[in-house]
Amino acid sequence: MEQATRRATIADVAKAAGVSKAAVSFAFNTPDRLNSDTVARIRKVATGLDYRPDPVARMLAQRRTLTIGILTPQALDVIFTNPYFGEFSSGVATAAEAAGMALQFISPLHGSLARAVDRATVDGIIAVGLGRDHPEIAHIRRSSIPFVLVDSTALPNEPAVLVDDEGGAAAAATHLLELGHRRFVVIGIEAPSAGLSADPTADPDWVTSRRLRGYRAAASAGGIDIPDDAVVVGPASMDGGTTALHRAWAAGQRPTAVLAMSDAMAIGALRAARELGLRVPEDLSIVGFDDLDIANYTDPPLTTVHQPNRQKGEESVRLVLDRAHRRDTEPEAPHYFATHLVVRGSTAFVPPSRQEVFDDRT
Amino acid sequence: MEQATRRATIADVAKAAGVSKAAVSFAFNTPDRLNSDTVARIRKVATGLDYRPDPVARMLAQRRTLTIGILTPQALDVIFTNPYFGEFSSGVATAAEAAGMALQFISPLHGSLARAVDRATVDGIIAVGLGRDHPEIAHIRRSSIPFVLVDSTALPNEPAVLVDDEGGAAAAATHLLELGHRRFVVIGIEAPSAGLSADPTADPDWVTSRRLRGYRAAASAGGIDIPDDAVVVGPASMDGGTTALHRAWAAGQRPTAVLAMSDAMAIGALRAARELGLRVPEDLSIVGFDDLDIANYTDPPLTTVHQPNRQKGEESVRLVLDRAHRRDTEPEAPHYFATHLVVRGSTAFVPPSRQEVFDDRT
DNA sequence: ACGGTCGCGTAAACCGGTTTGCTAAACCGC
DNA sequence: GCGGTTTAGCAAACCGGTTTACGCGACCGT
Repeated sequence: MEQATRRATIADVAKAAGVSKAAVSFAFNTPDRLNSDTVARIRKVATGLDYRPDPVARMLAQRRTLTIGILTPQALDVIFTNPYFGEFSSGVATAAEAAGMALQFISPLHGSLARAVDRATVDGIIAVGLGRDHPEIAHIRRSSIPFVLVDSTALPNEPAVLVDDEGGAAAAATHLLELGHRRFVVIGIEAPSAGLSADPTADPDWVTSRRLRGYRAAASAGGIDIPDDAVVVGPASMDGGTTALHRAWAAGQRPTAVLAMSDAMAIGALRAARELGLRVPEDLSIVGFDDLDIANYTDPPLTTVHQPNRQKGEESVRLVLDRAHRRDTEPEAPHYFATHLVVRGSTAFVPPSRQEVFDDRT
Repeated sequence: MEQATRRATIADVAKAAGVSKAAVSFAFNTPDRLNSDTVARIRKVATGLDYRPDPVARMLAQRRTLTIGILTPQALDVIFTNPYFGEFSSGVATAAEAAGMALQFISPLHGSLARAVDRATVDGIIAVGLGRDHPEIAHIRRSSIPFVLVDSTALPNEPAVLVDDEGGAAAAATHLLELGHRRFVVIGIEAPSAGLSADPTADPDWVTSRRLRGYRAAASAGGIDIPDDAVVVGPASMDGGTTALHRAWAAGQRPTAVLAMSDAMAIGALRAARELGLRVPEDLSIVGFDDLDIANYTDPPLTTVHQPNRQKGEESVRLVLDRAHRRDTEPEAPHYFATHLVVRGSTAFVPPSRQEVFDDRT
């Protein structure tokens, strides 16, 4: 009696029931292979011993984990408080649960994403926001696990889930132009790896680059230029948005409208506007991106670009499982989702008092 | 060449390097046991073969997974969009990463939490919001995995992380009483398992019961009664808060102040108030619970009860790892955190127009 | 020259399941 | 009564690592 109540193993059950290990295994996994009386007997003994098959041993033998991983280059503590990520993960969870798959999060371990990937016991990986220029990208792709990329095309041969960032951004800018706005500030999302000093649009595949292209395309179609110093970036959080708008204001920017690349940052900008004594939308229009649940609950409710956050998550699961089953490595075309503008209360006609002088030319 | 580029195993590396499997294992795990030249040679061969030890096999042999699980009775899709949970998980992630532990989420699989627990490959479980009356509680506790309970004492022998719910709730109610409020509506969190019809305070250990006790204690200390029909419950979401306040209003409740048991629901109540034409705080005061990051960003900023969400997560990790290392099953005293009221802009003196008649009596 | 210690590596057991032949008995039709 | 097919269950290999126990030659002191 020296060993403290060790958990019962399959061998214990087999011995107690007077059968072989194989029989016990069959009793649970392929009961048809056994006489139904025997199955019943084995099961009874098993529950009597409170036997529960060790999931790790099962994983090893079956060479599958029934788990999918969500990979992000950012640390989990920032990820979990990012509502965009929450809604995306919510979609992943829905589809994963339906497929009987567990969920694991993969994020840099002691600074190394590759190390985390090597440790991960998953059948497939959904990588979100993985920059094309991530330093460990080569190491990561070498792992033989099926990948799906979300919001990026960093691994050209893997399936990707994308949205029409440029189109959505263009719609947002067009909307503001139609309301008479001419002076914009853009609040972008800083690249995860790079410091504040680095150019956030260095990688043309990065979301900030894509959306900025959309804003500028629409603006220049309206004869307006969005200069580089009207673009500020920060982390994709409410605080990041507040700080960014304050910084732009302090640098002398006096926009009539703000184009924020995430709703979280737009909410932060809402606060900054309040702090600057500007009413939204009377003095300043703000439009976000993502159409989070919370965009409906701000005051005023947020005008924003809708993208199907949960649906992207569900589709990712579908793709990664599909990839895991039929292992043909032939590249697939990216899966695109449409975006569209949702007009709520945070945008309005440009205030007459702040109309541009050159607005009357032509 | 029939087998498609199978991943290299330890045996492959051993053969290629002309050593035994044990040597390869040592080269990575206990290099001191080998001649350093040999280590270097083995490592070179290994990287040449792009060898990466199979984490599952390693888990089996070492009998530990280097993973901790976060267990919730709710489905993950609702959990991931719950900001309270996000902040808590954020704390868990911080401490887990520091300890080199991965994170896995455990939630009901095809309706069964016990099944999910059995499948989970974790060294310890942090269970949050597990009701004392959960139908599978007996099955769950039988698993030999170390547990830590958060916001509940459903398993009396396991360590628990708690906050002073009653005290915080009392502080909120007292604050409102001091502002002259006499008519309240309480917005509570419905029990996860039970339907809408069930009594949300049936379990005295459930968070709604604890906080309600606090509200009522403070109220009755001020000579005020909070009747049962002034208590409405719903899911702990913004939408749940909106719906709940509308329902109370439709039932004839005309409060001057709302006590919401979560900030998410308070934000929803903020919206409901707007829809009812009530200004906050001029016409209606609202106080939340949790002090989420976002409570600073609402308009008006939310008066709420602070609890250390992230810190609770970090402490949980510490406890569960501690429990896993020294396996003495002796019960520990619960770890309590204090709560305190944070007064911001959503509460004010009761509007004179809506003052109670009996407010003048003595 | 000899027993003892040290340094380096190996063989084999082990972790706890699944799965692949294979055998022995029962059943079948004729 | 006999070949052929099922049925029921077993033994052993296997999944891919870790770890224990031991072998062996070199070195050491005497």
